[in-house]
Formats: sequence, structure tokens, C-alpha cells
Amino acid sequence: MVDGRNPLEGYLTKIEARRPLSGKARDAFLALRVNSEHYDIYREIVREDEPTSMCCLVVQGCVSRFKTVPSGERQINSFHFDGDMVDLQSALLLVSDHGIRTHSPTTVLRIECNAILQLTLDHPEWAHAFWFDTIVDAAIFREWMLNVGRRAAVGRVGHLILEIFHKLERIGRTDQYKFTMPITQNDLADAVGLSAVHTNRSLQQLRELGMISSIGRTFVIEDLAGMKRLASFDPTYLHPEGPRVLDPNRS
Amino acid sequence: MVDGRNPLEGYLTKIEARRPLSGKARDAFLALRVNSEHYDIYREIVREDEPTSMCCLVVQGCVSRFKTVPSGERQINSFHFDGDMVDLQSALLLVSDHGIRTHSPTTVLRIECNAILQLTLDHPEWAHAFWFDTIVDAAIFREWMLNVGRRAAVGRVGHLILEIFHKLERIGRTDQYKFTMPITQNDLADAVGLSAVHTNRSLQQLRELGMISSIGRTFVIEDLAGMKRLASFDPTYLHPEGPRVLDPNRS
DNA sequence: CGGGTGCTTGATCTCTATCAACTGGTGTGG
DNA sequence: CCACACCAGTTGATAGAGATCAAGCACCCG
Repeated sequence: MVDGRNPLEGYLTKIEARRPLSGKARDAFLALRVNSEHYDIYREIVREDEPTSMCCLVVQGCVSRFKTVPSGERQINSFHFDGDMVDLQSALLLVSDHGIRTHSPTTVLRIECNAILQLTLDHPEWAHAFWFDTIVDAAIFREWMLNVGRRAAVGRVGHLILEIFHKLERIGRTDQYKFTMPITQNDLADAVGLSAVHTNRSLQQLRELGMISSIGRTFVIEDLAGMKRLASFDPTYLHPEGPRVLDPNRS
Repeated sequence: MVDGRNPLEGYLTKIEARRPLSGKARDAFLALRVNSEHYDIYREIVREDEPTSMCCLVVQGCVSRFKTVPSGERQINSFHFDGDMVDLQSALLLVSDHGIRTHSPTTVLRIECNAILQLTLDHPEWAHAFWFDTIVDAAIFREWMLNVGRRAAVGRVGHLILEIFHKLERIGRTDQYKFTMPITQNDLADAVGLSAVHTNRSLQQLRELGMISSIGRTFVIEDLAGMKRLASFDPTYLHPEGPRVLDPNRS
């Protein structure tokens, strides 16, 4: 327990913001057996091609999922913060096809894959909630693919900044338009498919354009509308509208 | 019905190759009400940002999912062939975040999203089967992100060719190492994040290296091992091992 | 036979990578 | 409290990968 709260509540809050759960479903989730673990910065907590048996939930911190190419170059697939179930897919996947690594000191909860599956059998609401969560995951991957494949450098970096801003805002880690990026330029580069040097120059361009300002890793979005236009950022892909609810009147 | 078979069987075969279903679950699926539709080549069958109410199943043909950037450039996210449920995610997603378009004359089945959801409530096996299907979907997106973000041009094109070869092989559309690519170089380019001209030159390089040969759109993989090495292609990401099965002996 | 579509080729230019050096902040130990 | 090391960020110079533009070719189909 962190400050008296059940550390599973972060994820619950995220799920219930999309669609409230029944009391039973909520209790069953909170009763899950978990292992809490703390990692230092830059620890690999799941390795590529490793057999899976546990899912990871970020309680507090920042991690990324990534894949590498034989030459050693890395592509980051996603960033995750407080309350994210990082590799929910492991519930059904027998072997991990990517690594997971911390970007700051991070507290993680490990949950048995089998327990997750059992939860979906006992509570169909959870089957839908988890499925929807991985659907949103996939939607974000599609957007990133567009980012890396078809946007110019400045747009790519701008888009990533907006997504991170968006995610941090939801968990209360922003102060108006100001927030602290827990990620180095090297890692930003690996997320947008550029070199570190070019990422740096793209950030400078964003500053010159008056879009952002930053001191160290503290960023301020100075022109949100301008950023959105420049990065063609449309939060639809994050699907804040939540899942479809089955109409009980259908035949 | 196409030649006496229920057109839903293509998807059933794919799902059961991963894990057999109970007779009841199979029957319930085959009893789904569907609309069959036939599209010409290059028809947009789902538009970006459109509200969703039906899922699409490809009976026979080839379609892609894609996103566009305001300047009009297109990023293809995936290709789908016979027996693929293209936008299964629409079952829970209220609005589509990408388009779907045919690359050859294609027969499609439309299934009510609500019917899909009902199926998951009546048969938890289906909840897992669909969830696993979208998990594999997401895994492929991650691999494509790596492809577009971190592989050199020749590797990118090679990787895509191998994936398509792999998919066509599973549905019996190959003859040894020979197969017909139902996709133009323009569209290949949109899938790997290159220009059409550069994609063409990468294909030429693959030929010069003795990796492939092709007449028109009929390709032959001449050196499978070489291709795999050059494209760092490892089919793990397609997850042929199938889903985890819940151990009934757990506590 | 004409016209469309997709493939191929050449020339040129731009964007991004690479390599290398330098700066500035932070933390640590003497 | 200073010296030093270390790391992230910044800058410059240069090379190379890939984009763009433009033209020509080949095949298919009406």
C-alpha cells in the first residue's frame, strides 16, 4: 500500500473513467494478489523474446516498450506512466516480443497472467475493459506509425510532446501548460525514429517557432493550437470517448 | 454462401488454428447475421473518423488500413487477406480512427458490432479469441513501427515482402516460394514509409542481391534465409504459438 | 489503336545521419 | 569548498540516404 491506498487503484481510476464497473467487479480486481517492485532508472524489467507469466502495472514512474534491430538500434513503441498496465497483452501472449525499460525510478506491480484471465471469466465487464485497453494501445501504435512514417521531423517531435503532455495531464502531473518530461532527448529520438542530434534541432525549431519553451526537462507549451496544427495532433486516436456499451434491447 | 461453405468459416479456421473452440461457440459464431458485399479495386470501405456500427471480415481479396496526414500523404498500417477480421476493434470503438480500402476486387462480410459483443458475453472463449486477435494486431503494428522507424530501405521492403508471403502462405495463396502480390509499388511505399521511386529501387536491390525475382507482380523468394537475415525477420511477432490457456488447477 | 496505369530510369536537391568537439549542470569525494 | 567526472544537451562540418521532378517505357484493356 502506498499512503494507505491500494496501489491497484490507479488502474481502476483509469478504467472507470471510461466506464464505471459494478461493485463486484471492482472488488474482485482490488483483491488481486500482487508483487510490488521498485526499479532504478534504466533497468530492463522485461526482456525481448522472454516467456511471460506476469503483467506489469506502473504505480509511479515512467517506462517504455521497445524493440531492437540486430545492429542495436532501438525503436520505442510507447511510453507509460502512473496507472498504466504496460504489458496487458502478456495475459494471453506466451512470449514477449518487446522489452520494457524504466526511464526514471519506478514502482511496478506484477500480477499473474492467469489471475487476469480468471478475472475476465468471472466478470465479463473486465473482459471488455481489458480488450478495450489493448484496442486503445493498438490505436496509439497506428498513430505512431503515421508519425514515424509520414510526418516531418518537427511534426514528429511535436506530436510526441503533445501525447506525453496529454497523458501527464490525465494523471495530474502537469501545472497548466507546464510539465516535466521524464525522458532524455536520446530516448525521444528512439521514439520518433530520428537521430538524437536531429531531435535536438527539431526541439530548437519548436522553440524558435514559439511553440514551446523549456528549461532542462521542464517544458511549457506556449501555443497549443499552433502545436496541434503543426503536428496534426487530434486526440481522437486516444479514444477518450470510451467503449461501446452493448444495447440490451437488441434482438 | 460461397460454393456451399458458410463465408464465416475462413475466420473460424484462422481462430481454431490457434485454439479449438467448443461446438457451441462455433455454432453461435456461424449463426451470426451478416451482410455480404462486393467491392471493386480501390474502394474506400471505411472512412477515417467515421462512427462505427459494423465489423468487416474479408472473405476473399485484399484490403489495407491506413491513416493520412493533412498534406494528403498516406501511411498504410496493415494489409488483410482472406479470413481476416479487418476492424475487429470497431466492436468496442465508437469511432474509426483510420480508413479501410481495397487493393483488389474484394468480398467483405459486415457483422453488427453488437452481435460481436453479445457473442463475447455468451461465450467467454470468444472474448479471449477476439482479444487475442487484437493483441496480435497490436504486435504487428509494433513490428511495423520498428520497420518504418529503424530499418534501412532494403530491409523495410524485404520485411514487408516476407510478412505478406507468410500471410498468403497460411491461406494457401502461395506455390512454394512463388506468390502474387496484390499490391502496387505505390502502396508498398505507403506501407514502409518510403517514396515510390525509392521502393522501386529497393526492390531492384533485392533482385540484384539474388533475394527475390519477379515478373510483374508475381514474386519468387529465391533466398529465404538471406531475406530473413537482411530484413531481420523473425515470425515470433506474428505469435503463431496461439494464446495462453488458463490452467484450471490454479488457486 | 489510343489511353490509362504502373513500373523504370536519370538528375538534382533536401533532409537526416554521423562524427566530433564543446558547454553546462549536477553530484561526489577529497 | 573546490576539483573532477559524468551525462545531457548543443553546435559545426560533412556524408549519405532518400525525396522529388520529369520523362520514357511496357503492358493491359476497352
